[in-house]
Amino acid sequence: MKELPKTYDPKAVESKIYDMWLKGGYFKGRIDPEKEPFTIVIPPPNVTGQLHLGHAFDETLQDVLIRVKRMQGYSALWIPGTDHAGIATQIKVEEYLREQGISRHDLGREKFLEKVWEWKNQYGDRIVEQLKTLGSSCDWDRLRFTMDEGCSRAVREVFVSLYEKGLIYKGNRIINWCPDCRTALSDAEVEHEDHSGYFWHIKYFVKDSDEYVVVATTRPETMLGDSGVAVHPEDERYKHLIGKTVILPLMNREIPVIADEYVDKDLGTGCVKMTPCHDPNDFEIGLRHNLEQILVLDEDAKINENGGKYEGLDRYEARKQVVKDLEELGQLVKIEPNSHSVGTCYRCDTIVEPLTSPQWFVKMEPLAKEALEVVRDGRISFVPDRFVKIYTNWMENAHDWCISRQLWWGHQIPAWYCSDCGHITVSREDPDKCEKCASSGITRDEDVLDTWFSSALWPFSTLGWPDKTPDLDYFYPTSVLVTGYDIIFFWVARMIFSGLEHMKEVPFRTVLFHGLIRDDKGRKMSKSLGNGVDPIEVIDTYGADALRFNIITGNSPGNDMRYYDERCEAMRNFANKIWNASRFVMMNLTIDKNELPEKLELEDRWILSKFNNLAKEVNENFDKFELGIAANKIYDFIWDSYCDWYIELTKPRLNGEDEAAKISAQKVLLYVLTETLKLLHPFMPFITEEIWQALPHEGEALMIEKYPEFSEDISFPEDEASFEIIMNAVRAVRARRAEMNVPPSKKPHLTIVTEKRDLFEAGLIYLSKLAFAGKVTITDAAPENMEGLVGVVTNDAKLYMPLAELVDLQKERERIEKELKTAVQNLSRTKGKLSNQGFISKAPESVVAAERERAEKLQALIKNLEDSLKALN
RNA sequence: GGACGAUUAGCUCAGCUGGUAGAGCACCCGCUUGACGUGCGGGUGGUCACAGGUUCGAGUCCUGUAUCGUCCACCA
Repeated sequence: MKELPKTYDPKAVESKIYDMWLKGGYFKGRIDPEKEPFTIVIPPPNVTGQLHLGHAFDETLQDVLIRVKRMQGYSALWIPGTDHAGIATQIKVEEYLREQGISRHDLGREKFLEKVWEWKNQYGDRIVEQLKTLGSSCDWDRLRFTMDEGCSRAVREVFVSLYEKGLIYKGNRIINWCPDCRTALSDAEVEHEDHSGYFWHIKYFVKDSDEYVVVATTRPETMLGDSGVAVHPEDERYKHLIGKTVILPLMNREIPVIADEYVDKDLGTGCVKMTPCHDPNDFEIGLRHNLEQILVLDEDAKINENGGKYEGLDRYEARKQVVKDLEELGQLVKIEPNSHSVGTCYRCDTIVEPLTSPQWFVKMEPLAKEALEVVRDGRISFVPDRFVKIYTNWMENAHDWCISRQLWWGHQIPAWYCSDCGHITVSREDPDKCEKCASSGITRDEDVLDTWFSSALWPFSTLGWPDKTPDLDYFYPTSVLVTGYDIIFFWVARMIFSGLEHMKEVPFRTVLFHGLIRDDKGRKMSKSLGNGVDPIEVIDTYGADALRFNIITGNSPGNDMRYYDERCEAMRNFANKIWNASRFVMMNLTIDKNELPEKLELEDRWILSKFNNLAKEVNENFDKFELGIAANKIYDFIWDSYCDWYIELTKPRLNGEDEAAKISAQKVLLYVLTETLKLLHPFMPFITEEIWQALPHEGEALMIEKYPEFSEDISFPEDEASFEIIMNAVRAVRARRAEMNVPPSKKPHLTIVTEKRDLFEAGLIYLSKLAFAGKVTITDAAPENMEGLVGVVTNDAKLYMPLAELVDLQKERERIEKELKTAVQNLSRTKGKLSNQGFISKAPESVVAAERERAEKLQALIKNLEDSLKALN
């Protein structure tokens, strides 16, 4: 048997194993009519991004799921890919160019896009390589990109077909404008922050009158675009003004007073200025009342030509100036401090301006209907299910989705404007003339689509849609979508209605949501704080398996988690533990076949039965997406049951003279180790594969072995329980010795008084080994001469050792009394329950029986403890 | 203004369908135990935020309160 190093070295293993997997083609998703498909599409990371811990979290969850399903016999497919990430990428490239003093406008659209593609090709592979270091078992031959030929075709098809169905339209409507990115944004791309500011109360005089109304605003500069004043139709204070006009100060424009139910009589003055071009509500009201639309901001958020003398001023300079001028006019009634929420751009954090602009929209209402149904009726389930509420709340209230962006990087909108007849030609193929008037004077829309428009199609565009492909047939709908709750609206919601609309079927059955990874102080990791942790460095230090296990065990679904190096270290230690346990097994191995022996010892049946239960529970946990719980159980089994107990238990046989016993111990050790490696493999793929390859095995790779499940053949519940009795005796003796500071080298004669003589006879050798006993005597009667003996008691036995000279009698008495006291307390509680009629009649039988058994055990323990106490006195 | 989450050992967190609380780290006492000191054995430490309720029984279910956090909202 080859010599293995004493510590596990991930670096020596990971890339070698990964290559082996790749060579074997085990990641490939194959259409197999005999098997059920299990499909995951990766949430595509930004093509120019770098792997961060959030990705590591996401990918690890997916890889665990896909590996389990693969081993469970599904035809597993995990499709990888990257996202062009419109604004984010364009900003990055523009920044890079700016360093060289170049703007994108200097280059022009075509040249600029060349630069972005160059950038993409340079950095596009980096993130893919980083995903591999985690052990991700993606089918790399199917690597996709949201702007590759196929995905682009899908985008084109979707745009055109939605346009044809009237679900995409172009309109001049209120959108969120980011003056820094110089593009429209969807509602989802705007974050709301509370800012402290002011309410400015302004007098608008009624025309030809001294009468005036007072309106309040947080954005006084927008008054330049006011085209009306609204009051409630039933408001007695203003009823007489309805239909009259007021004079807009500064602009001296005559604007109507209109009545609309929207106005709240009790809020403020009950009188609202109407700025249809710069406020969504005013826009709607304006439409109802035919108010003039006056846009006063340009794309840099400077006042435009409609703003009179304020033209050219930045929005905040204009605000100052407007306030100042109103004050001078005496029309500023008061300034009231207040805090209100302002929208900011999710990419650059600039305060966005609501303004009207001709943009493209997706009509949400018809799409939302079924998207709500499938989540409500369980055709798609969310884990954890509390996200259903968040989702439905959003979907019920979603406004039309603004999908056009004034960027260059992305899918250019397939719409052509005719300069002759004004018709818009939207087409699957690039047209050379207007479809209406046949004029060749057509020009293409300059804008591109929201990056999320293409990600919304990801579950089917990656499988070949719009073509009818066998892949699509077999692998769609996908099985599980794993993603962070932070993109539920951006992505999950849009995939759902897109899948339903274009595939007539949900895009996935289950969505597994996870939270964010924060730093050790609970702060979000960010570039500006510089508190980011690089997963590549973590892998370098602790190994990918340790990072994966840390992530999986440190978290419950949907919740955020903090990252601690210490936890990775602990998981690295766990990997090392497995390594050394395996090393032990290999060092003792003289067999070359993995099979169970015919004759099993008690401890063999114990470990096999424990393993069997573990396999059962782990499978159940997987079915419920309780990955962390499953991983913890495997951890405990390996460390406690297998290493700390079972390996120690086999040593007498392995080191003994009985060849048959030696072989049988080896067989069980090997069997349980091998099966446990399978259970653990999805969580720690590298080390488990490496060890498995070094053990006697059939088959090519652990990663394609069958996942263990419960088996009647190795189910020994009674033996398991019996052996726990021996273990309890061992623990009791160890505890006793530890209290007296007896070193392991001191091996006293152990006398065991028990009614279960046969059991203890069978476990005798382990008592001497694990409890550091010399000779062991088993009897059913207490020793006649107790002198010099110290005792320890369990439910099933009293154990004596001649160590009295080491005992502090006083402490000994105190210890027993303390133990006795808790035992008596417990007994009285148990008896209380048992004398409770309600409990006896209403609790399940098994619970009552367990309680009875507990009472019996406690009584036995108390008797034993009392005897010991008596013997001391 | 709504909705959601968190509150459990000194720290960070688990705890599935209700049946007398667990882990890792930290801490204390021992240990050259023939795989592993990245280890072994033993131990200290919790009125499960608070107040009610349902139940034979509540960390777990219900109601309310507090603190922290998150999301949503067309809050002149």
